Amino acid sequence: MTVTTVPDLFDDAREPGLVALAPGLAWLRRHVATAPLVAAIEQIAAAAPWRHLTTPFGGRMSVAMTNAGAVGWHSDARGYRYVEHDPLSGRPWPAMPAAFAALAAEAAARAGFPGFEPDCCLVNRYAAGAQMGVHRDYDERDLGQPIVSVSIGLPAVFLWYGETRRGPPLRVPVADGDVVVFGGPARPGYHGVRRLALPAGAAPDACRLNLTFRRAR
DNA sequence: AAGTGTCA
DNA sequence: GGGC
Repeated sequence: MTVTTVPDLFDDAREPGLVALAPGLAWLRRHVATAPLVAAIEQIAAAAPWRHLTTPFGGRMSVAMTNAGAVGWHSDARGYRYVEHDPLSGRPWPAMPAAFAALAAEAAARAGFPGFEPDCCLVNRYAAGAQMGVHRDYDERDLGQPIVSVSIGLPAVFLWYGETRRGPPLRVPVADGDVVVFGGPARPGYHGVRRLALPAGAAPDACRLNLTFRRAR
């Protein structure tokens, strides 16, 4: 018996390459080597620790977050916004590693959005059971700038709803080294991440890391 | 509601 | 349910 978990479109998901999923939405499979990224993320988290943010209506996000760059994304009872200082410490966020900015610019250009200069790298950590509810990235000043999302570690299913949050979404099986870029007509699209499953044989504390690059200001 | 829990 |  075969359990099909993804559409036939994604049967060749292990092969590197670019897939145009929708206008402005690109999936760059196995695009980056992630080991150096993990080391840099550990340095970022040493300066700005992982935290589970609170949503404006009191919910607790299951994804642990931190940031690097001139501004960082933050949420609490006051709402969603970008802040120049880590609310936990009052200090500026760790600088964005030059290699991060270069990677984001290269991936954006590959997807058709040249000249991308992110000022924020939101770092997400998904432990088993963590998920990201359906939302859109709408706190940035210039929605003409794309979003670049880099997957590291455990595989996950990225959900693309598009213009409305009514389903069914496109289910994109993102793996270690995959990059998803959304810009242009896809930039306001609703999206999310399915509850992270722990693969058989994985360590109980295994996780998925995600880098989301934005131009917030 | 970038929340979770429950029911149909 | 909890940070400002």
